Parts: sequence; structure tokens; C-alpha cells
Amino acid sequence: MRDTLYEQVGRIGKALASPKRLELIELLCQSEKTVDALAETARCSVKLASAHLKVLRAARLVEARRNGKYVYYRLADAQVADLWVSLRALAEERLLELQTALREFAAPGQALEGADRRTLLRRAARGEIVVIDVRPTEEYAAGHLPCARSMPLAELRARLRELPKNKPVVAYCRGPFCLMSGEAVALLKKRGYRATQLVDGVAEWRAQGLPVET
Amino acid sequence: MRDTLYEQVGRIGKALASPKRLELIELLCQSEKTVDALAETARCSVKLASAHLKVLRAARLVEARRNGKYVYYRLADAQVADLWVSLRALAEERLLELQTALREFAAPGQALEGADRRTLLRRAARGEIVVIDVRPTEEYAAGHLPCARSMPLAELRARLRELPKNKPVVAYCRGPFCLMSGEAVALLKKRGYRATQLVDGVAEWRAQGLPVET
DNA sequence: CTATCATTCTAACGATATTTAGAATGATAG
DNA sequence: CTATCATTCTAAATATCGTTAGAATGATAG
Repeated sequence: MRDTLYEQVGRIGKALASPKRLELIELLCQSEKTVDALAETARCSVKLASAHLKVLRAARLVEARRNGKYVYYRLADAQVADLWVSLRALAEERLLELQTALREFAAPGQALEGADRRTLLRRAARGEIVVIDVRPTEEYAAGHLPCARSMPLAELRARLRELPKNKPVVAYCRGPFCLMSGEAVALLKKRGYRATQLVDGVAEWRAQGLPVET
Repeated sequence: MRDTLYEQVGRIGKALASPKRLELIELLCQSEKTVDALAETARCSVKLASAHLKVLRAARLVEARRNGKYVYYRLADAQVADLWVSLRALAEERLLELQTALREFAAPGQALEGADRRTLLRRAARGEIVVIDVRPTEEYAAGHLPCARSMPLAELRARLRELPKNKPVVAYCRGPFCLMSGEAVALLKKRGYRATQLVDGVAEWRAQGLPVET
């Protein structure tokens, strides 16, 4: 009777109970992706990725469309990205183990409050700072911070001269669990740039109600 | 390495993967409660409730304090209530099965948007409507809507004459999954009152950033 | 000391989840 | 037809989970 209601919500909970699935959700927060691409980025077999995606689809968190030989998966709703952001934020706040793990793996970047985020946008709009998006170009194309320039980590070394040395450069990537912006900042600093890392990703940005460009 | 991060978030996900635990979380959204009270309301043995609470505590979602013979559990953070509200809202939006189950069990009440909620508050403050909280008194005491009067479902029949027949009466309880406000409205209507149900609970209210009184 | 509230340990049962593997099947582009 | 991308079926190994039960243990009020 009443248990049915909680069981249904539990379906969503169960879908969120596997680390691999959470990783897939985070990747899908960036842009739609093929099974192949997801499996490669999440470092698992296509078969396993396919199985996890089936679970996520059964919980109605993701949807699929076919285009030619490829099946593209995407989040079923922007609310799913928001839920992922809330869940991760809660875990970061409550779980000491996560905090220490983050300190160890991820380079410490700037965690901004709502007001700071708006300040960052204003300064970027005025040209006082340069914001670069170091994710792959497809992810940039699917949505990026206003005023951000696409500069994928893989191309960064070759395109360094496009960046000014006299202005602060702010790099961001997929979010707090992603290492790309940290690597970008390390490279930039070594070459004499004034670089800082923004730990937000587009999903965090959007969850704050801030604008995202496509 | 990177998997550790997702594993930690998965701990929270796993805690949210059991219907019984979700029910306990919803109860704890109302007020702190003893194991005994939780077990009775969730219709399970004290032992099972204790085991589930242990899981929730391990995921740092709830905390306990002892007072005399009793151990009182409470949510570890208001963010936990917000997460429950988001999770439930997402499930309601995405899962057809939940929508049909809700239509069957719960009487259809008013689901309000942010602006409507403020209108409701204004009308209650002006005395145009009477808002009653039909939950047990302890839950009312722990936090209730501004301008709401405590009128527990168990006492409603005996205290009917405290309510005006010429003004609309709005009843709310623990939230969309709780049947108490529906029962209250059914009783009131039978006795000739102009009663409507508000499906929001205090957690939904607070998650909207609206004020809650204690 | 005793009654009450709560937790723990043990054990057991059944169910479900994660991962890997081999083989087969679909669906599509060229 | 063939190569590629994706899913499915089968199976197996391993692990964990949810629930119930009995018995014991703690912690506290009176």
C-alpha cells in the first residue's frame, strides 16, 4: 500500500547507489555521449557500460536516441543533473573520507559562493580575466560558461600563445571530481601564466540558476 | 584512485536505496524521534529500524543523541531534507508508476508553485483562510508553516468547533506521501466545512526557501 | 534490582547487485 | 556482404542487502 510510494523513490535511489553509474551520470551532465565514449572515459567494457545504462534508463534518469551506427545517451531531465550536484555536494559536506580523498587527488581549486560566481562572470564579461573550458570540444558545444573559450586540455600546450600573460586565466572542466582543470593550471603556471582553477563544472553552474551558453 | 570519489558519493546513494530508509528520513524531516516511535510509525520492528538507522548514520545522514532512556534520532543537516524533497520530486516527475500510485492512494491535493505558496501565506496572514497542521503536536512544535494552527488528526473530530465554517480551511501534514491531511479534509467536508488539502509538508516548504516557525 | 529503551551478535534465508566472459543477435553505414 | 556500434543471453563468481529471529548486552530511570 503506502510502501509502494517509497519503493518507487527507492528505484531512483538504487540507480544512484553504484559508483560507476554516478560516473556515467556526471559524464552525461556534460553532453550526450555514445556507449563507446562513455565506456572509454569511465574505463570499463562497453558491455558493462551498457548494463549500467540500462539500469539508469529503467529508473528514467537517462534516455537514448539512435543516430546511424551510434546510440547516444543523454540525461532525461535537467533535474537529474541538479540531483547529482546536490548529492555530490551533500557527500562532500558530510563525508570526511571524501574531503580527504579530494585533498589528495584533486588539486585545490576555488570553490565559489553564489555571489562570487556572479562576480567572476562580470569580470570575465569586462575582459579582466580569461575563462577557459578545458573539456573536449563536444562538451563545450553542448553548454559552457558565458564568456568561456574552448581550449581542450589535449590542445592546450600547442595553443598556449592564444592566452595572455598579463591577465588571470581561470580554467574549469567537468566539476570537482575531474582532474583536467588541475592539470591545465599546473601547465599554465609552469609556463608563467597567472592561472587558477575553478572547481565548478557546467552542472554546478546551472544548478545555481546561472546562465549557460550553447 | 578516482573511483574512490564516486564510491563515497555512492555511500549516500546506497543509503537512499531502501524504501524503509526513505520512510525513516521523511519521518525525521518532521522532527527528531525515538527508535521506538520511528519503528511504530514505519510499521517495523525496533530491531529493523535500529539497523536501518545504523546505515543512515554510517552515511552521515542522521545523528543520534541520548536523553534518559530514549535515543533521539534527527537529520544530520537541513540539506538532507532538501535532498529527500528533490529525490521525491524527481521520482514524481519521472516515474509514471509513482504518479498512478499517488492518484490511487493519496487524495488529490493542491500542488503549489513558488508564487502560489507566497499567496497562501499572505492570505493566511490576512486571516482570509485558516491553515491547520494535522500532524502530532511534537512535529508541529519542531517546525510549522507560519500562521498554521496545530490540530492533530486524532483530535480533529473533538475540536471541530474551533474552526470557522465561513472561511476556507487548508490542511497539510507530512507531505505528498502522507495520508493525514487527506483524511482531515474528508472529515471536514462531510461536516460542511470548506476544506482543501495542501500536499506540501514542512520539508517542501523549507526547501523552497520559505519561512518556517518553531 | 527491575522495567524500559536500544543495540549488538549470531544465524539464516532469499534476493539482488557487480563484474567478467563467450557467443549470438540487431541495427546501420558503406 | 562486411565492419562497426550496441544489446542480449547465458553463465558464473563474488559480494552485499533486507528481513526475521533468538539471545545477550548496555544504558538509564525509578
